[in-house]
Amino acid sequence: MIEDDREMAEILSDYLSQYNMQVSNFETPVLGLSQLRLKTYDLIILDLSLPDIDGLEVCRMIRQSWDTPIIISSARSDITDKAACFSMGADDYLPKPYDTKELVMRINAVLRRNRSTTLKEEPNLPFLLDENRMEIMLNGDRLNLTNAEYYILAYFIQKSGFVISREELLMNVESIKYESSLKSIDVLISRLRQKIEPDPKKPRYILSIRGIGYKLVNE
Amino acid sequence: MIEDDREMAEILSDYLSQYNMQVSNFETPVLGLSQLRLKTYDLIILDLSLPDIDGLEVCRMIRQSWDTPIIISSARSDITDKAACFSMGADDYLPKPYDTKELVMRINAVLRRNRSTTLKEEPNLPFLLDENRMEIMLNGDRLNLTNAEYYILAYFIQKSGFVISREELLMNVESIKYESSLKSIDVLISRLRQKIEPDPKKPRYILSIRGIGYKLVNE
DNA sequence: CTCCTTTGTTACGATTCATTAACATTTTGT
DNA sequence: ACAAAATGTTAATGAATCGTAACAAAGGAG
Repeated sequence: MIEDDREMAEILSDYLSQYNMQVSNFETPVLGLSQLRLKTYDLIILDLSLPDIDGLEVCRMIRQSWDTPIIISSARSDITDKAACFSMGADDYLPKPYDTKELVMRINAVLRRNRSTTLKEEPNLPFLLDENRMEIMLNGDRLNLTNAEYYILAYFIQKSGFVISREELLMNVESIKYESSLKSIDVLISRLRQKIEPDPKKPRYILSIRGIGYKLVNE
Repeated sequence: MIEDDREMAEILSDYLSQYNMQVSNFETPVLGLSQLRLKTYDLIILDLSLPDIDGLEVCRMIRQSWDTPIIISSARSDITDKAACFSMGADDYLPKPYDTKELVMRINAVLRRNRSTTLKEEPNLPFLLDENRMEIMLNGDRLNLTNAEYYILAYFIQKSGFVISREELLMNVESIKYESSLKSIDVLISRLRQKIEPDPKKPRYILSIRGIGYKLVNE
């Protein structure tokens, strides 16, 4: 983050850390740019209202040497600004004041868009996971999944072969509330099986592991 | 374990030691953190209701430098706490009061998930134990075992060559009730032999040690 | 606001499999 | 060789777990 308002930076850092995002703030573009040479970052949040130098110019300079995604945050709200940001290579634009929640959403959206490794395919697995499109193919056919179903299956694909407990699913699957009962996992699994199993009564892909949870077979 | 209630710590340590888990308790985060620099631990049980400092902050500090799994135990039961724990990098969350048995299960679950070394293979042993998949291979074939059979054989493999008493099995094998009679071990061993022994009448792998229990040969 | 989709909950039947008891077999000590 | 003790095996039982239908609640689109 490049933000000259120290208090603002503090607030945002704390908030983002709740979402497993680690933030380092640099109060001037010069500090930020020199740090970029030392370390690789996933994303840059750039405040436009900087002293000394024009924020847009900073954006251009970053973009010349790195393709780290950039989200520009700005107090000026005129349209030309917005267009200028994109033309300077920014990935998103967020006029101040904004809700921190909004920022998190934008960050996730930008990261998802820029994810380089689009497809995940395991040998011996008939599933193909496309995280950018949030789609899963089974033997070439696109599955029509709900949000929760998608996240569960995506998690299974990434951990295929591993036994996954219900608790682990609750913890790792967005779009399932923590406080949901473990039983609702069973129901979600059941619905998922209806969509992916040739014979849902005799699951081939998602097996139950009694007393623990489930696993996606791969062999 | 980082727990300021000395009596509580004592009880838990004793209980966990029954399961072959060795616990060192530190009554303040400072003590705990400094100890982490000296010794490597398999898992950290962190009590949130600590004096002086916020438990969640301790969690974050640990996570900054180590990736030792953390189970947070807390008397506060509000939901936000739970979510906050996970965002601070905790691996599991256990609201007080909890059953000690429950704690053991959680510990095992967390360790299973974080296990990096998937396969366990001993020289001279025809068994291959895959704890993440909860599978055991015998000479390349996957054994089709029930829960109890799996846990027993897994335990034998890890202690191959050693004589294991029935009591020890009762203590260490999840999915066998502690209050069960020792005789049920015999039945499980019998069924296990049907599945793994070329000639169940003349066991090659699991030998009975009269008056004590069994052992898995390795030579 | 209403309608529709998705997610969560509950309840109950189906299934799994550990446990027990009963009997068979083996081992050990004398 | 014999009795006694320990272990092996089998079948029946029942408690725990799983699957899912039916309903309820929540969320989103129009």
